[in-house]
Amino acid sequence: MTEKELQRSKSVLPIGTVMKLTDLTARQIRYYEEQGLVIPKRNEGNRRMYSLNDIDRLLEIKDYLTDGINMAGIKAIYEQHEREAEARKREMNARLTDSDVRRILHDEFMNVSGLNRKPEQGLHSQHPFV
Amino acid sequence: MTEKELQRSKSVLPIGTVMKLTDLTARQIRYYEEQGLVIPKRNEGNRRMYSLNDIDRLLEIKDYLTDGINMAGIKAIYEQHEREAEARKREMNARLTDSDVRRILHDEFMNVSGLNRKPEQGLHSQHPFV
DNA sequence: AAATCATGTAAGAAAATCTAACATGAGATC
DNA sequence: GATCTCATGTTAGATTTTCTTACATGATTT
Repeated sequence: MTEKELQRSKSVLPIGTVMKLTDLTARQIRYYEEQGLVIPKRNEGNRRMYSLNDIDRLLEIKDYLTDGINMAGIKAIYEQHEREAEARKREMNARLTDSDVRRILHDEFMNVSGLNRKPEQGLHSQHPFV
Repeated sequence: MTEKELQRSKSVLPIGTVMKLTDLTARQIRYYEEQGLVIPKRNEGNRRMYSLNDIDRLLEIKDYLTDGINMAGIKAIYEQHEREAEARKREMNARLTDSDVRRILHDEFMNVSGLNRKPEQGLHSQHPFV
């Protein structure tokens, strides 16, 4: 996962922020969750915490609804997405050589462990999203 | 301002999230605010709301403190930053031709108004950070 | 020794969020 | 046209988060 992807998938936004960013009501956001469309992480106090990816998906849902598509339709669309993603993944795996895999795993490791952190100005600035 | 910059300056994070992201206590974060180093926006309910830029600055402050620099020193550093930024801005203005300015203003307008929004898949996806 | 700095801690109030339940208007279905 | 279902609104009471203010404290500075 790239740095940017990690950032986008980090659950940092409470529902109040999500409401403003998406212009949805709390009721709507929770209902879409109930329908299995956007399942946020929870913090220690059981409050929902959303990522930027979650925001994107909520906005997509909004648009689909505007287009007259109902919950069932939207669910179907996302299931389709997932099937496609799964297929791509299998295809990838089939194509990758062993050395490719080693290189990728190495890159992942360097990222996740933060060992490749490069100082910006002197020593200052480690980004928490990385 | 670019899309990315807008995103980074949008105040969307409550102090609890900032605590986790920076590994600072609420007391520390509020104290740095008291010292004029990071002044978050407030929401309607008077809760502090932070941007990604705020996070970066808090992490910088952490590093400066680790380096043994005290509040006064850090303040001085940021005042220096501001003076330099101001100088660059003046320099820019001096160099820009009228047509440059017109082009830049045009770009800004297109960005802020969101008129350049390009649909991703069909009509779906307007990003709130843009 | 006294003052200052950076942070901890506690108390009480206000705001945000949670779950659960009932309400409702618009369409679909019988 | 009565009934159902869907997507959302609303309310209530509990819990969590955040706020401000104040006092406490160990480490430096004066």
